[in-house]
Amino acid sequence: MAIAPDACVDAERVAHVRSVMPDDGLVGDLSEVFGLLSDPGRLRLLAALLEGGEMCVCDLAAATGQSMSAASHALRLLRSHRVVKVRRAGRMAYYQLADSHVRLLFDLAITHMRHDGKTSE
Amino acid sequence: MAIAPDACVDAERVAHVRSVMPDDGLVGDLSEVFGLLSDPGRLRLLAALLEGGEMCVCDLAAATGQSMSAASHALRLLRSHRVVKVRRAGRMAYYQLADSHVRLLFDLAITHMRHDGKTSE
DNA sequence: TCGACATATGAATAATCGTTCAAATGTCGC
DNA sequence: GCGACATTTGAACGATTATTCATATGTCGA
Repeated sequence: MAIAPDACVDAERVAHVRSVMPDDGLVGDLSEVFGLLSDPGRLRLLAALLEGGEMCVCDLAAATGQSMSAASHALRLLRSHRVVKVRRAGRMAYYQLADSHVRLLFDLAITHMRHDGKTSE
Repeated sequence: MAIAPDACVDAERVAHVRSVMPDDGLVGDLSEVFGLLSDPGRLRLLAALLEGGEMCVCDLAAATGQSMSAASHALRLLRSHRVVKVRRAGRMAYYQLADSHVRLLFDLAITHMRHDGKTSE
C-alpha cells in the first residue's frame, strides 16, 4: 500500500490537505451516491420519474427501454438508498422520487449539462 | 431484453416520457461523469486538489492515502475526461482541477452533503 | 379455486473496475 | 554516462457489478 514514502513530499502542504480532507464516512457516502448515478438504466429511471411523477414498474420499464426484471432490480437499489419510494396498490407498485439530495444532484446535473463541451476522451 | 410488452402500460404517458427523455449521448456522458466520482480514491484526489490548488503526484498520493501507482492511474482517468489538467516541470507532474462541470458538481455535492441523513440501507 | 398478471427475487454468467507488481520512460546531479 | 528519482504504463488478479433466466410471491377477475 505504501501510504507515504518521504521523498519529494511537501510535508506541510500534505499535512494541511489531510487535515481538511473529508472523513471516510462522507467520502464513502458520496462515492456510493455517485455510483448510483453512474448507470444509464438508473439515470433513465430517474429522468422518467422526474418527468412522469409517479409511475408503475411496467411503465418505467417501457419508458426507459429495459426489461421489467432489470428495472425492478434497479429500483430496488435506488429504493434501498432512499432515492425513490414505492407505493403499493394491489398488484401494482408505483414509484416516485424521494426528496433526497440525490434528486437535487441529478436535477442539477441534467439541466446544467445539456449541450456543451463533451466530457469524453 | 423485451422492451415493451403491452400489458398494463399507460401508452400515452409512456410516450410522453419517452419524448422528453434525454438522448443516449447525454445519458451516457452523465453516467460516465458520475462514474468518475464513484470511487473514494478519485474523490479524495479531487478534494485534495480543491484545497491544495496545484500538487504533484507524490504529494497527492500522500495526501489521499494511496500508492503513487494508484494515484497515477486515477489521475490518468480524470485527465482523459478533462477533469484535471497536468503541468510538467522536469521529472515532476503538477496536477490541478480543470474548470469543468464535474468540478461544479463535486463542489456542490461535497459542500451540500456534509452530515445529514445517511444514504445507506 | 384457478389462471393470468405485476412485481420481486435468487442464482449464475459475463463484464467492468480497482489495485498491485514489475518494468519502462524521461529527468536530474554528479 | 551512471545511478537515483518521479512518474507512467501494462498486465494480472481479485472484487464488484450488471444482466439474464427462472422461479416465487401476492393480487385480481371469473
